[in-house]
Amino acid sequence: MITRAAQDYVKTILKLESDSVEVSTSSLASTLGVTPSSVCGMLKKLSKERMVSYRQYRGVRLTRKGKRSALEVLRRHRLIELFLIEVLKMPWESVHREAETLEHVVSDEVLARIDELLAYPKHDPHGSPIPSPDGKLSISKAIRLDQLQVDQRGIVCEVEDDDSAMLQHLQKIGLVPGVRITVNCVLSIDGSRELRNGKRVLTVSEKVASAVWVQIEQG
Amino acid sequence: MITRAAQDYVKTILKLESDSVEVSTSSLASTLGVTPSSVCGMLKKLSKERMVSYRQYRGVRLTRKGKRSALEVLRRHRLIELFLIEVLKMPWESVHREAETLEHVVSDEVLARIDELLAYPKHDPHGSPIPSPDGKLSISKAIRLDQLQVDQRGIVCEVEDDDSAMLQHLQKIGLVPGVRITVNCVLSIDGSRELRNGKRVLTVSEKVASAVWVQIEQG
DNA sequence: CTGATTAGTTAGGTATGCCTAATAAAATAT
DNA sequence: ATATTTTATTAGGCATACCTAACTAATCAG
Repeated sequence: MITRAAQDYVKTILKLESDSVEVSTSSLASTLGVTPSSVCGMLKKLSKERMVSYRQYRGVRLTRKGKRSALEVLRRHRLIELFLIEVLKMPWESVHREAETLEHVVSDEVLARIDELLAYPKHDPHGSPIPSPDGKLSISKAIRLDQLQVDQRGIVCEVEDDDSAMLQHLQKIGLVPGVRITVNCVLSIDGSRELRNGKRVLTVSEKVASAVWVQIEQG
Repeated sequence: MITRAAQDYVKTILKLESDSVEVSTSSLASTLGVTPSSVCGMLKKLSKERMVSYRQYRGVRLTRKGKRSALEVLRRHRLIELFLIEVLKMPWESVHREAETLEHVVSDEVLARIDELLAYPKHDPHGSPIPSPDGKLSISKAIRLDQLQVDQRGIVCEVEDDDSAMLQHLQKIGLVPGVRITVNCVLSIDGSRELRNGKRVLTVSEKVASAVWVQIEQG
């Protein structure tokens, strides 16, 4: 059986793989909050178990087996997040941390019951797609809000779930999945944006904009 | 912070303390499924942290601090069991094992939500009292079914929760909390009992009878 | 009351997964 | 092309919590 720590590693590798092809030791280290030497040791172990293909000094990528494991953890994470909000009425911004723990310990049976209770949902509360039980993940064609051009319109479909303070802020300013926004202008000084949501106008920093994903709408 | 293994130890000591005054190394070992030497090592650690008072070759008992910890774990265990049955509709006999894991990882906040969702219950699905948040446990004056005399009447109030096969059997024969039964007779050959529940008559072995607790009814 | 049996303890070892410090490889700048 | 900086790896440790094997204390039988 794959250990808890190993699950965290493959999950993180999956997440980082989207950005660059091979994932570096140091990026893993900083994301996981451990030292590079710890990562190095774990990568060897994962490599021996054929979860990753690892070239020294070059970084890692997941094997098919590793990806399956990672997607399973991701599925658990997102289902549990949704469950915590929908059933236990926990606040939006705090469920990520809870799910980080529970994803490793909830049994398959409990997870199946949660899935059933939530009527087999396709998206978690932050708008991220939930991988299917057989490890399929619908990839959205969304772009990050900081890449939306002036006068373009989009619907917020997903927000980064791993920064509780950010989530709290996003909820406060109303930038949550389902909201339709248009870019009024981009300030060249600091990269911040003025957005329009119906009659409401709000300004967000570049950092905030890059934590939000939108689907472009024509019009 | 008290570790997961330590929580299991204090919980088990609490459970065994009811039967004998001081708990022996070997009884702990067999209940926990580890070797006596492992227990010995852990008892030293627990003793250093003032969770138990430990006299070598004599056994342990919980200190007030240890008892508080144990009751907290017990509270978590029983609340989670009830939650799994009531909300997730899991089968009666399988929730114990799930709860054994979850009791150590669910956060205080999640537990509070569960408590709220269940409307602050006083008893778990096996009829055992749930300790209050401040560590008070209502002790029932129940006796074990194998100590109920012929023609005495009792109401099943609690069943042992740690043997899944036993639970399955009890449910099948209808010996669950709330049921009223009378002892028809005791067979001296094997200690088995014939019980009456309304018009229905059933026979249970001594072993089964000793897993069931009843409250005596006059009449 | 002593010898055998049972129960409890110590010593030494395993695996996981993290750490720091030292070293080596790769990338970058001059 | 080489020196410097950055990144990655090895070596050696630590804590938890378990194990087996060897030994010792307590108890029981005669």
